[in-house]
Amino acid sequence: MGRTSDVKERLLEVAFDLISDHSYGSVSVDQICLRAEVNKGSFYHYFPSKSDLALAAYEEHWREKQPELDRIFSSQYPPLTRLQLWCNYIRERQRWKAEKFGHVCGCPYSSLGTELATQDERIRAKAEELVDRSLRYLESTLAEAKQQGVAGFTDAKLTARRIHSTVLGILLHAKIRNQLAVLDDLEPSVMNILRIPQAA
Amino acid sequence: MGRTSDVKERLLEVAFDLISDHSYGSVSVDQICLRAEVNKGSFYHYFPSKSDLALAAYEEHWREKQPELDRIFSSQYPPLTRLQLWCNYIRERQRWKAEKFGHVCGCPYSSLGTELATQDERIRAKAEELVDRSLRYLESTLAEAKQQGVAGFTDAKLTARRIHSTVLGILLHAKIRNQLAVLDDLEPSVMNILRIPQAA
DNA sequence: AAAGTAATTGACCGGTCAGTCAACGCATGC
DNA sequence: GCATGCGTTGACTGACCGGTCAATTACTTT
Repeated sequence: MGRTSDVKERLLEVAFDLISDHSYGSVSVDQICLRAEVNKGSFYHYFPSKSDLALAAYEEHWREKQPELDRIFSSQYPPLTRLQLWCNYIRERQRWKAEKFGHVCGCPYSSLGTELATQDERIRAKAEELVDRSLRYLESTLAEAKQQGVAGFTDAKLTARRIHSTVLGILLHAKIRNQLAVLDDLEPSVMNILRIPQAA
Repeated sequence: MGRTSDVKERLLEVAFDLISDHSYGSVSVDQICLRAEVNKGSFYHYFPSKSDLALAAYEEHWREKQPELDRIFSSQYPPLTRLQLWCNYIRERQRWKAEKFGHVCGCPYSSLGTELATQDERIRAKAEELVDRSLRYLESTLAEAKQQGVAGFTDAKLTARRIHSTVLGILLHAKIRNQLAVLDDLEPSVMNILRIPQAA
């Protein structure tokens, strides 16, 4: 056995940060290596290409985020509470990222996805997969909500997709306008789709 | 006076096509020049930089598209009909582009916007502006709809933004999944937000 | 037809891109 | 205590990047 190191982990983290802060195309392998304090040779020791790194970095990011989502969508909470927690989570996370990076970043998966959907089939497929994983939380939450009769919809899967589209659309808006305030309508929009009357 | 030519127009058209088909970062000035059959020197005779060309190309694209939108949102039609026409227009346009380019392209303005929102302030602002122009059609349509009492909402501006976000979100989904079928839910989603019962 | 000006050309620039490679540590297993 | 093999190094490659420029061409005006 040779030595071990955290080079791979550093590359994954730096790559995700830089790409979601800027864009895939505008971030170079050199920049990633510089920030991660890794030699270029080492980079290509761990990853066969830049796109392979991006793939791994985004998968890793999901892996780290998943426990948080499991907590938010815990069966401990009533379905509607989960949705509210989720909306707040997104808002807080965007606020945190905006502070860290100096601008609203939107959904990293769909940003990467839109940029490369027509360029790199593997990355498109990965973005689709990551986006679908969030969708699954929504689907099961809405299935439960329907069973409990707490909302005014019939097709849980369809409604989950609509909520998901709306949330992605609002995040997109927030990024393009660079305004966190756009996210204030996240929860009301979701509740509106579900026909849940809102408090003032 | 010296000579005149259509070099500028060719560059604008080719640039819009290539960038919306692929992405800003993955399209080079050389590629644009090659496709437009223009020498690189000529390019920089007409545009001071690549981003200036993108700016001009997207503005020009709107200029060409606007008459179509004016027709769709014509006062000749009842408000709800305008929205239906709009949804169909988006779907047909995406279908046409998908045939032309070989994959679903989504909304060009928000694609460029998300890619460069955190990179290039001028392009971010232009994307915001272009997106806002569509929003204006929605706002006035909904204001009229409200006045006629044909839909179940109170705040026309807010509802316009929600519809807009939803539509952008669905387009985003369609692009990431590379599935035109996603767009079938465009009109139902909009009508759902407006509380208009749908025919089967 | 000459003057003046806008359009065009394509070679050229320095820098950066993703990716390569042969040589070199260094911790471990034996 | 040395051989094994992973981890590391950084100079290097050739293509390509956005952008420049001085010389040339072609058209309009007078």
